[in-house]
Amino acid sequence: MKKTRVRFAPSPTGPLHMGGVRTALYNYLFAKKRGGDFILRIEDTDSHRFVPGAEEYIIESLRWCGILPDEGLGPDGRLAEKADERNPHAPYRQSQRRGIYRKYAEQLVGDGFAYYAFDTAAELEAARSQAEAAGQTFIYNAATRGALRNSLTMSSEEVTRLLEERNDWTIRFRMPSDEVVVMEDLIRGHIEVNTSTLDDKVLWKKADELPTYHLANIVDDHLMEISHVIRGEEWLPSLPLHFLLYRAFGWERPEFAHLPLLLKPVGNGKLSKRDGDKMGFPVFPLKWTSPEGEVSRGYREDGYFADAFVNLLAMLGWNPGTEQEIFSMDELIEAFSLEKVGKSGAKFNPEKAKWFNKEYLRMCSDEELCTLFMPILASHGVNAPAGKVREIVALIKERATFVSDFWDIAWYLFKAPEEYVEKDASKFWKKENVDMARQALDNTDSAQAMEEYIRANEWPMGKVMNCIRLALTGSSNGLGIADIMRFIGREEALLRFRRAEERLVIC
RNA sequence: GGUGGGUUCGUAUAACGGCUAGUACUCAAGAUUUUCAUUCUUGCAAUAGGAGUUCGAUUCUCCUACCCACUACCA
Repeated sequence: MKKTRVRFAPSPTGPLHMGGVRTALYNYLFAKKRGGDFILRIEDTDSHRFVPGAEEYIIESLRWCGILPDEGLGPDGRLAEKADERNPHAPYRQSQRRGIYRKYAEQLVGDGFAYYAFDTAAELEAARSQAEAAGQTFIYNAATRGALRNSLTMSSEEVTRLLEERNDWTIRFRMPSDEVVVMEDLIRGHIEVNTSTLDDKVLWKKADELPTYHLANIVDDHLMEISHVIRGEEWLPSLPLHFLLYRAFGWERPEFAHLPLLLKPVGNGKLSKRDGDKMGFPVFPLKWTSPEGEVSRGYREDGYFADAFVNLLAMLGWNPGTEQEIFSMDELIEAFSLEKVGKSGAKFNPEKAKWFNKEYLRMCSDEELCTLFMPILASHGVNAPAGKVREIVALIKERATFVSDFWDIAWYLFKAPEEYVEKDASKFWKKENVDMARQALDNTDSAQAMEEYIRANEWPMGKVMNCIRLALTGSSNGLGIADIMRFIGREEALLRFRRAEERLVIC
């Protein structure tokens, strides 16, 4: 059996969208499950849309997610440019492969599957608007190509002359006039399309000396011995063209699988950058600063664990058929199959995304969380011993979704409150409460003893404790008093209580 | 407009012709707790509509509706 080889082939036109990461992930899982290779290729045949930094961003995103290419990256972590044992098909950037495509395009012309076209952009535009005026749609195919300027309608002398003189001609695929293309998709099953609805796509442009996506894609997939093409649903409409291209070349074609789209959380349409801005969640794996200086947030910078991000992405459009939701990468590889990928678009749910991170945070050891929390503490000017931080982390991790929540949850363990929540103060800072709290605090030497003391006096536990909590934390929310006092110490607790007495007005 | 794809609780999904349509997130209520959070329990909530095939349809077929994608010398 042929070795499984899949590729992720993004365009460096901007930051990689989370939908793109999911496509890469499914490719990776599929390959790993079958002991195959996952290849990274950059499709940059449109120089006009090239965005500086986008390629590096794509590579860094995959690295962060742990979706590591078996092929395509050199030892320096950049896209491989020279062929070696690991990267036999280098270079993996199509702009650097430009020399190889023209002969394949010419081959199709020679075999009668393609032709030279000399129509200018203006001429095509005119034809389009003319058709539109007549209430029709202009399609460059068998129905119209006979009346247009191409090598099928012109003498060979004329063609040869124009090929020499002009530098804006193209090579177009000669779409069969009326044929039903029968296709199989691993996810969608049987699909049929009549070629009369399709157009003669441009395969190669003289102006850039470059192929378009369709040609470059098929040629490279063939040369790189790709066995399965797993890509987004937006490519489904060009599947017939690709089938026909493989046939014209006489090449064995790979299997195809078209993934459902990622949709916006509310309303209709596919997930876009705007939705993230509007609803307050990232749509990109990493923070991105565009060349114009516009900043987009990323899952990494928002505090998501890479494992959690991968996990939540995996569950968007795929499920294992069991009730398990938390998967490590290895478990995903083990469980993954294309048969279990759904057909319909998946609306992204930011709430569920947070839930995943919460679960992963709980699975982290106190040691790991301590390591992550230490620099945050330092940024607040706190220098606490690791042992103590580890204990604190153990206490608060159940209350957090992100490590970045830790400070907001437990800051009062490190410094005294500067102000008090007014609503809580008016509720609990009452004379009788304060009197009881002062006595409890002064007449005992530990939190436990204090609790017993309050109980022994039959005082209202809630009122007294919240009064103390207000003094210690500035509000009536937070950790248990015993825990707080254990970390800040009795002396500090007394100090904070005195300060509260000075600052707060009895209600 | 044309072509293709899609449609199970609000969301993600399960049920490869056969239990009372299951689970998770969200939300609500209750229990626990010195507060908050956690935890636990309970609850709300779906097969787009209509025909057909069948003993039996969420599942198969057809029609309608709605949604999405594509419709460039972009990918």
